[in-house]
Amino acid sequence: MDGDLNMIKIAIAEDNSFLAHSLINKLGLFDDFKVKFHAFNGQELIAKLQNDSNVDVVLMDIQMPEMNGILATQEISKKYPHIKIIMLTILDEDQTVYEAIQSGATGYLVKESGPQEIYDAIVQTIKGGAALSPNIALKAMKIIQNPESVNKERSDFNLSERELQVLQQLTKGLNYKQIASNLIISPNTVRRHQENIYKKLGVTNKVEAVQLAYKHHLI
Amino acid sequence: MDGDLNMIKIAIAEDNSFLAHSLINKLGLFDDFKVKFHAFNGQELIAKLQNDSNVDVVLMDIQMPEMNGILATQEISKKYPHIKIIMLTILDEDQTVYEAIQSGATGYLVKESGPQEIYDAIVQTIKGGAALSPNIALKAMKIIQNPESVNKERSDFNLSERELQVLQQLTKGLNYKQIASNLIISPNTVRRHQENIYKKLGVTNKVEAVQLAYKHHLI
DNA sequence: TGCTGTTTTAGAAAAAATTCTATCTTGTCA
DNA sequence: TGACAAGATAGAATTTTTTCTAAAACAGCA
Repeated sequence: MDGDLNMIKIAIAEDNSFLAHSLINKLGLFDDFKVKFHAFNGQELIAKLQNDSNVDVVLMDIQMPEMNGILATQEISKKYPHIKIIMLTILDEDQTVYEAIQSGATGYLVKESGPQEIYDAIVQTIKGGAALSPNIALKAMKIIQNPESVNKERSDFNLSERELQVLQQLTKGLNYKQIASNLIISPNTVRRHQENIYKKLGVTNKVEAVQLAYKHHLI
Repeated sequence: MDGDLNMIKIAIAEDNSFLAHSLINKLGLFDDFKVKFHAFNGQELIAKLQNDSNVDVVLMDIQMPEMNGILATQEISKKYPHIKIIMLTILDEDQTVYEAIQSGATGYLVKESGPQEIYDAIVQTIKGGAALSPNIALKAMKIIQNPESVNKERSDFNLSERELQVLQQLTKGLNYKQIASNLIISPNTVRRHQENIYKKLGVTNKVEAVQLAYKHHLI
């Protein structure tokens, strides 16, 4: 049994076992929390989530071996959008804060946070809010005030002219027959182009392709 | 004399005198605070600061006659950069949050905040941090994730809670099996939800649904 | 001229998406 | 308490998507 259905189910990713245990102890003070499992890095966390994704909140360290917290957050927030991820780290550089937010984190706490702060953060997050430590909140606001302060990536993925045309039509929600008719080529050709686009973008379906297209300003 | 040099000097801008007094009472609970003055609108606040700008923090309402809190913040943060401004308002629309941050506010609290929250916010702000209520923090993060979202119109299409959850997962490019596993419901149910979502949104495929979701800021 | 990359076309199989029709449970509200 | 909406579940038919293998036409370039 998982215990009380109303309990908030938590997973932890933290490579330092001392800090992990200290964190688990802090969480243990609150009887509406249940720590389902703990992983020593992003890779391990994702493996464990594959077995059991019935988790409400992940408390995520950033600096970890194998796979860091940013990459893990990227993957988890994409694969399990229902899981809220709260960063719990000593890192507070602008770039890191920005990347964490971009990767899909719902909150960002510094490690000095006490039990009550962590408790509040988790509860607020579950209730549909977000929790930011004061100095992180300040950085977030500065990023909003001046987005250029953090440099944004850009890549073209070596898409050919024709592939870009097809991609543009894909973003409109057209199917391959409609695109074929629009570009005056055969449906088979459209499908081939789609395949090549998927390969170049590293995706496996339309929605992801369209998403990436917007993200990297390909269209 | 201004009293103890270590006291935090506060000014208040709030047009509703009942709320203003209630706020002053809340602040009175803490003996390291000193409310220097209170103004009924931005204009009056600026006039009073002209006489005496020896203020640490301004607690600023947004909706006020004569000059609203956004404009006042713009002017004050420019003229008196040493003064920290914390918004204290019932408004929590994306656009307003965005404008407040842009105007130079250091914090943003919703009016339900209790005495302790306000105390913490002020202290954290003085210590060089920022304080955001959880739902404001969430909005701030969404603005960072998708700055274009700010000036977008909004409609809700009468989607149910569950349908919004499914839609959110759709935007990640997940297929119905993955969504079923994430939400712990059967794939058939996911397909049914998708059908209803499509009907409500007036679309016929994923890409269009996701596009509309972003356009109308449903997720 | 041979090489390379783009664009084009096809066939086929498997997986997923889309559109139906129907039930059943649960919680809410008048 | 009965009606109503939301949520959950199934089965079935059809279309689309995705992945694969294979190959021809064409352009630019070394």
